[in-house]
Amino acid sequence: MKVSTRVEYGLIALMDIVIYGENGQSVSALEIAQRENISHKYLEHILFLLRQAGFIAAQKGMKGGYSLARPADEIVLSDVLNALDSTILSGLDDCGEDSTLRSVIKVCFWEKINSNLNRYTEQLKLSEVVNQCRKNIPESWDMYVI
Amino acid sequence: MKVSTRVEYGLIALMDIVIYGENGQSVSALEIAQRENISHKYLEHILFLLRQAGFIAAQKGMKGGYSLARPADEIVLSDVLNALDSTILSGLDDCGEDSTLRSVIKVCFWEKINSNLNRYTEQLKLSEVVNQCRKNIPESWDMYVI
DNA sequence: GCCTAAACCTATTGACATAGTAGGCAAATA
DNA sequence: TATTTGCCTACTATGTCAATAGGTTTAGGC
Repeated sequence: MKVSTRVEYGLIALMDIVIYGENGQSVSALEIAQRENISHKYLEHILFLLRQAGFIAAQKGMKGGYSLARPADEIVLSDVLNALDSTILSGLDDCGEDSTLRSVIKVCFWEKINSNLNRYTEQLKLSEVVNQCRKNIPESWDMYVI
Repeated sequence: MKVSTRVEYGLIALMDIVIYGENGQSVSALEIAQRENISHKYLEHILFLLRQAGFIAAQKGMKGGYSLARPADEIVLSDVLNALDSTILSGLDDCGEDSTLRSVIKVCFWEKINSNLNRYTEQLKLSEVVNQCRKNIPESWDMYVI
């Protein structure tokens, strides 16, 4: 599945905030950008989307930055992906519900793939992705995480 | 998952050829285009891709058209999708195998989704999709299929 | 109250892919 | 030989992506 950098960076940013903002301190866009090698200005747009969608809260001014708006185990992956790219989890365009080959294939093939993708991301929480990632590469993070 | 019309039309065309060319007769591009409501000229490009990839054979001239180059149960869906869009089943761009968050998420999240998608399409044959579709909407096809 | 660091917002841009359209050439058949 | 069909090349309009740029607002530190 093709994934845009907007979606990819968005998830990275969110997870960066979870990891480096664990004790309630906010994480600035510049900090994330430098740590994850993402264009600072581009990241700002992405963080804007994530804030609009209600995943993160922002604090302006000095010592400001971003923090999770709600616990990581209440953030569902499908919501995150949809917020960053409204088409990523939605299936084919609506073509009516006739009996054309097009409609039939839509129901029998494309929607199967799509519902599978949805079922997986709908039950997956941000916290689980973070934990899964921690398990796989723990040693490199221990020195940052307090 | 977002799917381009190129991929969608390609699968439609292939299945149309399976269904309406069952007894060895070839199916013309114009025929498919009219039946499935696809731009004839655009469809030609797509059929060109399918022929290049070895799924269909073409017959020029009067009474010409397209037919399957090999049996439908030897055509694997992942190959078809890849032929129509090389990015659809391939994961994220290669970003090196360091220990950045980016790499870790790639391994722990994106590649999971992708391998799942690949596993499904790699075992799925064109004939199975056709049969599945026949089962779901049989009455509308019976009058065409000989 | 000023300086600075940060988020916020708007506009613009270059590159690329998509979804076609157009027109002619080549081949095979009737 | 005329017609039908596929083959091939070129072109275009539209939209999205991935930034970049620059200014405005807000909040904290001094």
